[in-house]
Amino acid sequence: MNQPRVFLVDDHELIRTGIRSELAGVVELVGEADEVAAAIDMIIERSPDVVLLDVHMPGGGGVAVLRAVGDARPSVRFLALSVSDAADDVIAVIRAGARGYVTKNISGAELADAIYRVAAGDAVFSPRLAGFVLDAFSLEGRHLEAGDVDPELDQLTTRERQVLRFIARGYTYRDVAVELAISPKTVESHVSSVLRKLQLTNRHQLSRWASERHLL
Amino acid sequence: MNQPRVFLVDDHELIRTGIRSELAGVVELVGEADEVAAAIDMIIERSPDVVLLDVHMPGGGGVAVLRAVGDARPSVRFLALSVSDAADDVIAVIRAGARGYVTKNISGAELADAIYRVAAGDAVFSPRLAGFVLDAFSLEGRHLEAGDVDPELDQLTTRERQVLRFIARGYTYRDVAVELAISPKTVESHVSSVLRKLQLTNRHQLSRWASERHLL
DNA sequence: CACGCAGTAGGGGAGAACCCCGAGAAGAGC
DNA sequence: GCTCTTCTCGGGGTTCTCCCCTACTGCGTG
Repeated sequence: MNQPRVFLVDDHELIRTGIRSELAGVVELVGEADEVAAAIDMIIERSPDVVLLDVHMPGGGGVAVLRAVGDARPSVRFLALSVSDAADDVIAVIRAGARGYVTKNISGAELADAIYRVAAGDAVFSPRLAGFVLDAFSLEGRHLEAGDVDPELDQLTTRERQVLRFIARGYTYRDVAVELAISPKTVESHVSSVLRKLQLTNRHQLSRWASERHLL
Repeated sequence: MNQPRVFLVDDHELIRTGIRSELAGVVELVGEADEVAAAIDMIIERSPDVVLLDVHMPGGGGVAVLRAVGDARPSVRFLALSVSDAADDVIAVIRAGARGYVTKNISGAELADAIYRVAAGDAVFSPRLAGFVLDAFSLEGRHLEAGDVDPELDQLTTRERQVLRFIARGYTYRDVAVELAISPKTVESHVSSVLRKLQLTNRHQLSRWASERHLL
């Protein structure tokens, strides 16, 4: 294969410089961006093979780029690059469509290898991440807010949503009360509100409602 | 790294021979099995680093091996090997705990590379598979292998199964009684039997049990 | 025929669920 | 300051769940 055409998105100048020099001569760097909006425009314009994408950026982060470009240029593959190995971050970008996720402590050679693999269609994960990404998958994807707006869910207050999750899992009022360190009566109160707002009549319907929305 | 210790499970003699010669000198082959039960025993006994596991085998398939060994030897990593690239197969083994999945048309060198990567903790997928595995993840995989014979479900009488379905949908005893034209007390009676036989304690667990088996 | 099993049904009770009502504290907004 | 929402908590009551127990009927098997 020829050198893959790579686009680099990161808001840290230093990191871009480091990556640029590590990858010099190994891949074809077709552009860089240091913020979300510019990244989206340039990626769509240049259609690189692989986008090296920082996860944490002002203006929506890497997920925003993935969403925007994914529709316009589905052939562009994304390799998420992050200092974080937090499960939520990883899962969020994977769900948004990234084909790989590596942390920034990998070597230049490993990064190059990862880019070639992603360009070839492989999925690439750092060893430490592979485990829980697949675990999360095998357990069944936990939900991710990240954007989608649910008018019904939005009616609920934060506390009500917390209570809802326990109830939908089959916890009794008493269990939830212990879990949240409040009175069972308060739990009851929240559940009543939830049932009323969602126009449901009992906890079984609530369980179904929640599981349809993948809140469990 | 030293050569990883590899165990090979496949019911086709020809394929085992092929793999054996391809991997000779590259990895340390510590054993082989051609059927599920033997595979489970030998893997647990020998604790290899990586198990090369055929997906389609009589006696439960690779998933049965994954399940049985996963509990006893959680450190053993599995690389699923299959002629099939059907989404259901792939997803089933991933959910059962496999750390990788490659099809049998890969080269010996690629297979060796995949084994080393899995041994190191990486997740490995054939290019063609990486896409939809991650797609399934991002959409949220909700596939189940077809339920063949279910010993737990078999314990239940016809009537108990009828009642179970209503209860799992959130019907009250009274509702079910009306539906089946019997007394609520009889419904209660059946539910008690079901809970006892399945060793569950309440209707919520029953709902989960039923939905896992697609009885709704 | 005796026995076990599936299906039917009821009594009684402890605890959970769900409903009505009211009410105080804390914070956000006009 | 006043209001509105959220979160908190209680009393009191009805219904539902789940458990214990007993008991009758019909049906197939040894």
